[in-house]
Amino acid sequence: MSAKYTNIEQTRLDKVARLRAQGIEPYPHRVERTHTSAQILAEFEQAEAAGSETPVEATLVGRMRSMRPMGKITFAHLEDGSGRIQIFLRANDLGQEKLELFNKEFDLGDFVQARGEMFRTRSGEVTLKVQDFRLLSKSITPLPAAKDEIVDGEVVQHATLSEPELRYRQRYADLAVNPEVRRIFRTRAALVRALREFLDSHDFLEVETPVLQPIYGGAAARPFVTYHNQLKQDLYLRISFELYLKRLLVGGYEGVYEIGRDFRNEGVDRTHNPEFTQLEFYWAYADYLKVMDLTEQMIRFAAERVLGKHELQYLDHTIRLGAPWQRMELNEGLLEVTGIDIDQHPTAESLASAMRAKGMEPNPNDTRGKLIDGLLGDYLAPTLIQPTFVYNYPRDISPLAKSLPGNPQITERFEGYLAGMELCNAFTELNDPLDQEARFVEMGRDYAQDDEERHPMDEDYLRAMRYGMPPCGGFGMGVDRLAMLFTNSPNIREVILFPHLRKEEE
RNA sequence: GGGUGCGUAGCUCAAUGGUAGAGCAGUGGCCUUUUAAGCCAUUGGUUCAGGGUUCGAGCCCCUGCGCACUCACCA
Repeated sequence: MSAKYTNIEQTRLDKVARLRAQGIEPYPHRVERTHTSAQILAEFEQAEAAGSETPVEATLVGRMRSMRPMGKITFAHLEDGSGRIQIFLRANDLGQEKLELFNKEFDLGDFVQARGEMFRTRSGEVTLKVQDFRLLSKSITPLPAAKDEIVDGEVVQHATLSEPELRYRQRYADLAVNPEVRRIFRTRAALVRALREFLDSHDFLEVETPVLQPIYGGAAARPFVTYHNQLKQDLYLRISFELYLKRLLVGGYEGVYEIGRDFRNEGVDRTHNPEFTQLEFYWAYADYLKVMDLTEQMIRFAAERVLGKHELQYLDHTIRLGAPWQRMELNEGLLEVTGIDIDQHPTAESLASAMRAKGMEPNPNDTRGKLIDGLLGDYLAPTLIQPTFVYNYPRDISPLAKSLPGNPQITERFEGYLAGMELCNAFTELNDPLDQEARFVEMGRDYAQDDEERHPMDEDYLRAMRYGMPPCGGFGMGVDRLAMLFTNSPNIREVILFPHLRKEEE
């Protein structure tokens, strides 16, 4: 931290010194508060409507966001967690000296406590007429905000912090200055609450499983590696919760879920952050069709709770969650958009040549499953704007999913798409320990030895499964992506409070 | 990792290769119902960093750093 202050900061530090010289502590310990700004507004308007003559008194606190000194009077706005309220200071009430203290030593961004009674100004704004005030915390660095205007009770900003880098690096300043950013994270919290409420009410047990894992698994992704000094052991930050949650079904729970952080050591873009929030649930005695139904219900429930409606406005799209989701078999969907029938191409070589015939450039090292996944991502996914379940995936990219009865090459797996984004992934879970072991071995073969996406063999997981795992359906969803949809955010960084950025220069 | 663009005052932005500016914020003054208050005056710059070209660089060239978009990669 540089010891050098800007002119504005130096000016404010001088004010701190002057205040202390007058015996005024700029960072006091105790606060008095009788109402939030929203409470007092409601109370005053109620009293006014009832024709009450009794003065409405209040002690309010908040951050000073505007200040209009006009000689012997001053107007200012305080902002607290519930909104803003105007305060009015008059030399007649406070004395000339006290008013000057406020005008000269208080700044935008300071936290202030003010006591007085409520009234309505000539222009109609409900306002606190201040009888006494106190500094609660001095702001040294000016908030990166330009002036605001209040029109019909709404804060209108004429220019504000907009540089994305500064907004993400100094999220505190972004939040302090941009109320719509505060709103995004309230919506996100409401969304997570709704998901919990839904799963709790369906008798799922919320659990917590290890973030630090000796063997990572449950997804195809490169992990972050760390090290435990005393145990002298490499540990991986989890890339999914799957293998631990399914062990719990072996233990006798019939439904478990976890909402938590996953870590993937991969590229960063508008839909990927190195750490992200995942929701997974596992449901005994269910299959992927039941999970599809539950997914529809869950997303619809969340929309009702959070948005109060069944429609999402996302970028240019209006997404309808009220209707049943479209259900599309993967092979049919791909045939539709690419003209390639993957069922006619049982090998990677055959599929790759069919792709080349269409002018595509498949990666020659990819397995058949990876090629199909590529086609899905490149050609089919972008067309899936309205909610769609794509189902029945090839076995070699679904090592934890149970095959279709009588068709070992296709698994009972689906992914949910909205607005062209992959939102969730689910399947009828493989619970045959011998089949599972064979799949792990296949994965080891199909991936190069040094491909970190390859699934390591998890012997303990197989041991758990050998005790007997009930038939079950499992589900995973990127909560950040759902939050993007619910808040109409084009970038995942808008819904993550402190998104990852490269290290700042010293 | 590739491509494109951007980086100037606290914030938002200007500035043909020729003295670095504006609005807001800040500072001083006037102003007793304002609300982007107003009026007068005024402070503030390592132009992201480091090299180069040039009589002269915010601007042109090179390198680096960071951010955005995009492609690749990626459940």
